[in-house]
Amino acid sequence: MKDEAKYPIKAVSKLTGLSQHVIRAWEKRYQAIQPTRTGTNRRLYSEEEINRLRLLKEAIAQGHNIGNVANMDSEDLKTLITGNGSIAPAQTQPETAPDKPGVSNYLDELIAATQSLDNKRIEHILLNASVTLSQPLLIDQLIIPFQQKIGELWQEGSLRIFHEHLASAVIRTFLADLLATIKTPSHAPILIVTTPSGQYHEIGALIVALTSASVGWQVTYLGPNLPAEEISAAAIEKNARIVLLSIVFPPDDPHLKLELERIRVLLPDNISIFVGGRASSSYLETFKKINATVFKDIKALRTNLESYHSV
Amino acid sequence: MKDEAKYPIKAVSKLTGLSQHVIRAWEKRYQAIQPTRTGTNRRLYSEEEINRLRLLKEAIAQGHNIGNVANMDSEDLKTLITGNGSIAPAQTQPETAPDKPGVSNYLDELIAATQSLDNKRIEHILLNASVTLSQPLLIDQLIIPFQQKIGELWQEGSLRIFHEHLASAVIRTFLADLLATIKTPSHAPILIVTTPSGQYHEIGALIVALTSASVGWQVTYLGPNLPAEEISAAAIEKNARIVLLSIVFPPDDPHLKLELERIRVLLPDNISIFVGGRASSSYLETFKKINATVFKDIKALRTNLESYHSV
DNA sequence: AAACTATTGACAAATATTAGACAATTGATT
DNA sequence: AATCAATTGTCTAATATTTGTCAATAGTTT
Repeated sequence: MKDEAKYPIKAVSKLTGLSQHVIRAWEKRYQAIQPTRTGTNRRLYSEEEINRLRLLKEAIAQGHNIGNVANMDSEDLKTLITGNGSIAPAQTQPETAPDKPGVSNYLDELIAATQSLDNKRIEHILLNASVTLSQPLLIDQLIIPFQQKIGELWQEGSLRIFHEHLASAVIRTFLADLLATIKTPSHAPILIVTTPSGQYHEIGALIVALTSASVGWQVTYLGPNLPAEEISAAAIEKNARIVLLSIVFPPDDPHLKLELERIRVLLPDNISIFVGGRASSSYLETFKKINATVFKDIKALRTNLESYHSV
Repeated sequence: MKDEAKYPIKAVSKLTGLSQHVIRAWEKRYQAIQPTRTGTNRRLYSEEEINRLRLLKEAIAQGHNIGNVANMDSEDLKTLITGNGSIAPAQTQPETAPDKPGVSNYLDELIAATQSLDNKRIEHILLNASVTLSQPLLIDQLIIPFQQKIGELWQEGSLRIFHEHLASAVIRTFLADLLATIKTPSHAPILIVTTPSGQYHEIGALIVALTSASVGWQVTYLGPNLPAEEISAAAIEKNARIVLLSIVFPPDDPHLKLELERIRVLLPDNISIFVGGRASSSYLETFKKINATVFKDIKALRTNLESYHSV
């Protein structure tokens, strides 16, 4: 019963953006489509065929050769096209080292527990603190200073690397737990948190994830060290509004710059990129180039995210 | 079934971010991949090969040289870069324990949740499973198979790296939580869990940590990637009886061998070294040299640890 | 008649392929 | 330090294939 409306080649050309020549060539050379003909040999295309031509055009745009794809059935073509691509350069380790006063009572206890390698106690203290303090306070005044303090103590030799590892492991789990307990309305806009390839600093990412979730975003946390293609593919698949990257340490890494640019290219325009962390001036340039929203600290992130809602 | 879509080099270049030159060079020089050819000698790549190229790129970005990694099988490559291997080898016909009914249900749900990037749901399912199943069952029958399944699906192209990252992040936190909830008598002997320098496989380490804790040891989990000096210093400071190392990936790494030997040297004789994971035969030699107790799977670890009590 | 369309053959621009060369690193040896 | 060799990404040149485009010719529609 399909009262199949049929289109002459001129219309098809306009609809698909392919030249008439090309359309004929594909038919002749590869039998990519087989339009019916009028009694007088004029081609008539069905909508299905037009769609198929669109698919083929898209496949070509993605780097395929007509010769190879012209004969695939349309279903396969679709999956071929929707599959996403990827890349991946990367680099190595980072470091942090700003300083900020403001120490709470918990801090000393945390340090002490760290010194005695008492993970249970660290957990316990953090748990206690989390019920005593508001979340912003907890993060700004305890977690971040805790990390900094450990860094300092390590530098001056009173703590060792394994102390830092232990503390980091606990903090990370603690933050991940906090993140998991936050309920977000299912209709909330989606935000993806990760760190670019080569960036292993997970705690920073967790902190921004937590912050985002607490101001009403639906956060998908992907963990650290993800190549550009993976980040953008995930964002697209999740239909995210924002990709939030935590870049915590400043080694002037050319790989990272390329990664960032790559992310921008692979991402649709309607997905914003947020970047946080202490950015070296050279990064700032790249941030600008990829039109990223940069936030200096957690407070800035909060206000940024909140104002973003209105958009 | 296998709907083998093939990609020409241009598409592959776009997808991987590698230049066509490099792709050809890797093929020519190392046979890193072996694309099929069209009748006219054009290269055609399978998704699997594309994935492999992505892995190679990532491995390089992490500091490896092509020459060394180009011939590794993809499975090893993956654990190399993601740092997520499972303890149980995916290898030959595992004497698949009678799958508890319901377990496979959980597994399917977990995969589905992973596919839709639904971290909350993964958490929820794991939590559910953890109250339904005994802990050994949970680990042997669900967590490890889950990881393996993700690996398989990734290899055949139905999952991507970001899926794996997401799942790993959730699993890791979940395991860490389990570990934290285990109460151990304060007089219990102390055991340190970590992975040697260069080994990022945290999940394997967490699994063995959890297992150890559940058979009555007091576990100090130090996180992954710790240099020999740090491991031994921590063990000494904590007065540990055992240092338990998770070594999951097989690339024949000379650096790792040296690290292991150094740990042995730096450690007092009364502290034992336990090693678990997929050990290549070359490692076995080193294990013997440092007098390490090797366990093949979690079950073996349990029995080993239990029998150790009597000593 | 004017505007479209179809067919064919030919061409040129893009793209790929191979082989070889080059330069920048890296590591080891001297 | 200096040097030699291996590694590896990048380039070029010559050749081959693929594919978009066009012109010429002829038939159809309005």
